[in-house]
Amino acid sequence: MGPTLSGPDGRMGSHPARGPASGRARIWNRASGGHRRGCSGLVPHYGRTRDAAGSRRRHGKYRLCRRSDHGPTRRTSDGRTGSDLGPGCGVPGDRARSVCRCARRGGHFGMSYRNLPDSIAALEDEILRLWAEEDTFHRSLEAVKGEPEFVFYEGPPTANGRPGVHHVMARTIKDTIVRYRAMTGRHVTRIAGWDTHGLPVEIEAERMLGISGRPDIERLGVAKFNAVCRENLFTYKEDWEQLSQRIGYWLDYDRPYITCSPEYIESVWWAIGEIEKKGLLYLGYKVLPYCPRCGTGLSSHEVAQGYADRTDPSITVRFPLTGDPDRFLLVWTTTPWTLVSNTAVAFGPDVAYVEVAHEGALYILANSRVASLFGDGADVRREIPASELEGLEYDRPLHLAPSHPATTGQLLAAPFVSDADGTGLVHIAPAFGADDFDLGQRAGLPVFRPVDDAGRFLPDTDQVGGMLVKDADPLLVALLDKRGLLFREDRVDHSYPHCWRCDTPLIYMARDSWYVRTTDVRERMLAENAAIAWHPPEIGVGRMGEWLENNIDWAISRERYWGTPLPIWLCDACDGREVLGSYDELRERVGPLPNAFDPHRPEVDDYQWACRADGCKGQMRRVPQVLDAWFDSGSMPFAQWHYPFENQELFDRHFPADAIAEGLDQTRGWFYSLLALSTILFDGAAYRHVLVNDLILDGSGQKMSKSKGNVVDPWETIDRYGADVLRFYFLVSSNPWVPKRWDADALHETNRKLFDTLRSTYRFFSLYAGLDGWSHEAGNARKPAERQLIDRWLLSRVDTVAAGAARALDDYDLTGAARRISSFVQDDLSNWYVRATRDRFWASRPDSSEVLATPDAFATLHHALVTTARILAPLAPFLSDWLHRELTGESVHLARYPDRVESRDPELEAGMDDVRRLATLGRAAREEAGIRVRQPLRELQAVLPGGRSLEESLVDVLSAELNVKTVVFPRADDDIVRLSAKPDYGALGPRFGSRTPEVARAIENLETGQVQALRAGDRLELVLDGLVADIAPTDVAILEEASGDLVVQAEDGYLVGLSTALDEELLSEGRAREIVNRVQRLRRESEFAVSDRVRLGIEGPAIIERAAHEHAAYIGAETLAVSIEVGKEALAEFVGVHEVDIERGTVRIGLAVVRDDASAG
RNA sequence: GGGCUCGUAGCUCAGCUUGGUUAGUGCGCACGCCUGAUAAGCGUGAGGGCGGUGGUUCAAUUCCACCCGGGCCCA
Repeated sequence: MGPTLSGPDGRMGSHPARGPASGRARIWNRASGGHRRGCSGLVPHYGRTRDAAGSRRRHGKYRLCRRSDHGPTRRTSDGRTGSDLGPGCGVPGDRARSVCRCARRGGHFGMSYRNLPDSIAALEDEILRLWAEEDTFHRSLEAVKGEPEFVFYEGPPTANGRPGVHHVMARTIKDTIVRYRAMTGRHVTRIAGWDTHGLPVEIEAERMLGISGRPDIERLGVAKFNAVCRENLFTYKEDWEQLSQRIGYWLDYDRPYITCSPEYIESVWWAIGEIEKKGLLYLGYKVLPYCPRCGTGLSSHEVAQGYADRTDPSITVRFPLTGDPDRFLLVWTTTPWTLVSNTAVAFGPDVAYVEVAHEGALYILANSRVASLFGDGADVRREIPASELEGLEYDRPLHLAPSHPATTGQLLAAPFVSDADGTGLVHIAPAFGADDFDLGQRAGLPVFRPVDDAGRFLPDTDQVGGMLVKDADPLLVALLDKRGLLFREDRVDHSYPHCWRCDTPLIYMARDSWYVRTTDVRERMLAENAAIAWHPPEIGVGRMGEWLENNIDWAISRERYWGTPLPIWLCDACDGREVLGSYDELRERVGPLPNAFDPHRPEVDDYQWACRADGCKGQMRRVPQVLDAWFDSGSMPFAQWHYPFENQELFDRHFPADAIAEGLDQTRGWFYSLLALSTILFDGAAYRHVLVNDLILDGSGQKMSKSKGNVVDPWETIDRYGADVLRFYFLVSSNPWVPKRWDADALHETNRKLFDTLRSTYRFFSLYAGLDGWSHEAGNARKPAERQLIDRWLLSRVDTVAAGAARALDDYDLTGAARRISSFVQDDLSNWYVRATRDRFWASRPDSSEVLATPDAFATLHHALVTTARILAPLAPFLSDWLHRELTGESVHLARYPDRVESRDPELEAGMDDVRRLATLGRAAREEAGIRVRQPLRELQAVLPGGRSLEESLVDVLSAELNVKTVVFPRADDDIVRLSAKPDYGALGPRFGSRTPEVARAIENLETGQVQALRAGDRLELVLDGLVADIAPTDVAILEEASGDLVVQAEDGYLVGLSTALDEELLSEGRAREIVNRVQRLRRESEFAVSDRVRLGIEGPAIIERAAHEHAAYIGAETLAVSIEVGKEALAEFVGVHEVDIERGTVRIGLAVVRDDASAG
């Protein structure tokens, strides 16, 4: 043992002398009675660790003993069972050390790395318990107190529904973002929020009360109704909290913001007050689907439930042009009653219009509709350009309502007009159609609504006063006919919305509505939006940008009950109005408020006061509406702090948000309300980055919905795979903003590929670290720069991957980060590093130059695992924390995201990439040659792109991987490669145009000498039919292809040539490996513990027996054989003799376990 | 009905911005290999011509138009 070895765990030869008594290792002392000289290889596993994982292993509760401990390289090959072969741990130079954990020697830290819990659920439960016990979340916040804030806003979910699997995705995205920022040292306030107002809550209350519709609610009383709403707000709060906590979404649930709390509402009032002060609040109309019988507007969701087929009149009416009684506009409608309120006619700017002569009159209509209205022989006089239509006036067909003084209307261009049906000219009544209303708003048209809340024409309406509007249709049609304006009358069968409660056909009708004049800040919103970093960007410029371009004023009032009451009081006598911005302002008017003041309806409706206008005797009464719930949630940046009444400083520190992340459906929802309110109130956007996610569809691409029964229960999946797997699946499978199909198989795959691999790698590490007594605290590894090449390679990869993941997360590319981590763990860490270095974890050689190999390997793997845990932590917080705690003693969520770059060695990484590519090709060549890897080969020729070569230690990695004795790098123009040229179409196409294919063909047929010339940098002239093509080296890609008698594989400039010649020496060695292979299989079939020592007897064809003799040491080492006997007699004493097949010859193998006590001496 | 978006192997996705040779990855499948992490791992192969139609171009999965189908939002 070299002097460098006498570290704190200086084991080796010193071990027997020191014994356990001097160590802090305890329990096993009693259990094993100290060091057991006769180590059997089976070590009872006692100690503090649980044996969870171990119990699943075949060797049960026994830890592995390592055969290297018994000096396998010195095993005899002469078949005798020399006593020195026994576990003579005292043999000088024998590495009797950790086998029994008796190697836990004095001064050591006594640490071991626990086995993983039995199941994913057990692991995650353990972590959840730890988080709860030590309050890791708040400790992580404490740890960065005073550090710069990373501002994150939690969009409040409606507490009204059960959280589903798509919420898990949304919450995973949010949590990953904020955990990452927290790990970069930012303080991230994360306050939970609840969206508590709005129609969903009311509908649930109606359901519970067994009532339906406004009349029912009014009968019951608003007080009772709202009480039920309030009681049932948090029916699902528990579900949300439990699910959020279970998936590791760290949020402050202790003091959430709740949109129906008095403080929150007061902040919202403040906002409305500010809007009023800025002159941006006004009373207008909003067109809603309206049930005349129930007297209520319906939400689009309700409307969607009530479509049914129905027959309506379909009439074409002629509108005479003003002052030109023989020219008419032809207008089509299925709602004759709305003609009473006709205000304009719209035409499509892109539709072609013509004038048709018919029975002495001229008619204007869309060209494409002429045939259907006038037949084939129509007398089309001329085309009418849009410029001529614009502003044209006509006489209104029905002039019955005194509230509608205008006798003429105008032609207006409207993009929504098509010529798909009707006449291409659309009758516009702003009070009775949403498109009509929007057009009217843009064009400044008045809204005439001669209809009351019950859907009846106002009494003063001529002819039809007091009639239900739909019932008036026949009368109105007859009237039109009488006046000679009815051009054509039909019936139409179509799908029409009905009230889902009472089946009454709905009408669209303008209702009183309070508006915020967002059009005043449209340009500001557009500018702010352009400055927001959208992920992905196209949603910002596309969906959001277009929506803002077409922004219309925001209708913020709802004719409902359970919501933030509008703080608007109107005088019932004059046009006075007061908009309150605080409860104090209310107190000033009505005196002290109750202690438990609740601003909700109906109490708030009772507050009235005398109008302050001079001489006015009126009373100020609150308007009946409540606030759009989007206004509530859009207020959360300030309302969560009860700003401006409290917490000014907190608000300042938390505005605007650095990031928000919600579903695509929030574009016109929360994303908009946040932007609109913050632009109006604070002249800036409320968020700088926004990460958008799309829906999760079911396995066949259908939207999940309760009615379809295709909703995935998140709990089921979490129980099965754990939260980490579910989280990681969402992140890794595709970018958040593409719709994701739910794929249960992919979950399984995620678990297997990343998590199983990582767990397995940890298990490997902890197993041998435990056996070896190695701990990261030992400090006995060399500096990274002094370690072996493959260690340095892994350390470099770790840093490269960590930096890449950090860069991706900085850019909100969660999927990119997830994929980097995943492929690192699988490809680099497990499948390359661990596989290539396995033997270093149990068999360092006694010569001094290599003696530190094992601590180096442990330290390297330890570092890689710790770093992996850290880079994985924001994405999969459970396993990463478990590993990190076990590997370092600290929660990963208190650690920093790795940002080291000092170990990066790009050249080394590139070199290893070369090795891996060559290894792949080499395996392919073996496959092609039909020579298994077990058969050693003499030589591999390898060519790298650009003629580079590999440094020696990389060559060693390659030759070990491919089981070849030597690797040589021939010059590329040696006879194993042949050159050819491939045309670069990108370079040729522009120069040769249609002759490109000919030139390309000529290039493909170049002779070797010509290609060599190109490769040397010369130009070539190719003479084609009537064309001389001047070919430069940049016009081609030069390929090296196989030639000669080697088995060759090549790709992308990489090439290997495998010499398949075999000689006796190679064959014998190959046979030895075959024997080992068979013995290992037999061991497994016999269910031996992997650490059992065995005796071997081998009998078979002469070539096999010779190989067994020649390579006995090797065979013994590989198979843990303490003795190998060869020949017929050798098998006599074996009970178990197995026949196997090697090279078509029968080989008989005797196999017996060497008993523990037999060797215990 | 309008705006946006997606449609690529049995399944899940990449590539399309800046057109260019035989369109990639993973799963699954078949065959083979390796194994002291092992209900793992590695290699090879089969499998699509990129939803359809038409256009632009020497050249289209990539650009354009229309159509079909899914999704979101708005009506």
